Amino acid sequence: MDQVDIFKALSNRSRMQILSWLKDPEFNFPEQGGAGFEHGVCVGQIQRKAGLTQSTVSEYLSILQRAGLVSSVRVGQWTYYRRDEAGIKALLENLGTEL
Amino acid sequence: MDQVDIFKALSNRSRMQILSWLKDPEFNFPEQGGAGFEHGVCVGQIQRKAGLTQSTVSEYLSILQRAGLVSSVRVGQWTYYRRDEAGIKALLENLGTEL
DNA sequence: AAGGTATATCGAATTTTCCCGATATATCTA
DNA sequence: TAGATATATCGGGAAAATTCGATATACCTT
Repeated sequence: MDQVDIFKALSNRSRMQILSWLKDPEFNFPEQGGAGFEHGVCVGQIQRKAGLTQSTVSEYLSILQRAGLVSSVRVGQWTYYRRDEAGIKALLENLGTEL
Repeated sequence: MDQVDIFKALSNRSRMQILSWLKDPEFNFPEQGGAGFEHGVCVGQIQRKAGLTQSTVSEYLSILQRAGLVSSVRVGQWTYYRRDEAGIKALLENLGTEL
């Protein structure tokens, strides 16, 4: 994934919010409580919080994923997304030297 | 300047190149030699190297400037641009904590 | 003052992004 | 197997970004 495309992924308020919310899933997605947070947060929760349509959020999550900023796991009918901390760290280190 | 807008400024190959070229003006803009590099590199030099029109480069430089990534000085009929290392450092530190 | 050079701004055509609704796919449950 | 739920993908309209050529502005030289 190219640096420029990573910046494109980050060039959107909603996507930045999602990335930020995922730093503290327990706090930002209390509704999911019962299901636990081991795998991350499911799309529906993020969709409700973001106030965008399901299709938009699904697309945004896949943009973040292609940029290496989040990862996903399918568990039953749910897809859980979480931050890819290694990918984010790698990005920051890259920026530190290349920017 | 908002984080998202800074990412937008960086979401373009040409603007990223310009920012990168300005890390080593002597090497990347040898044509400017005679005039010296104390103030940075003038728009025309960047324009020729980027292979874009004058108006496009002028606009791109102002986008980078609004994002706090470069600064400019007018000297006679020339405007010299250089990296705003303080602004870039501030951005990196912000990212380190906020991203 | 007049003409030349460097940069900025304006207006527009094209491409890309944003975000939606509709539909497809996968899985779960009865 | 049929229906319900969760997510992904498709197609498109509106908005923003890209990039240009033309023009305006600023400054320098003679």
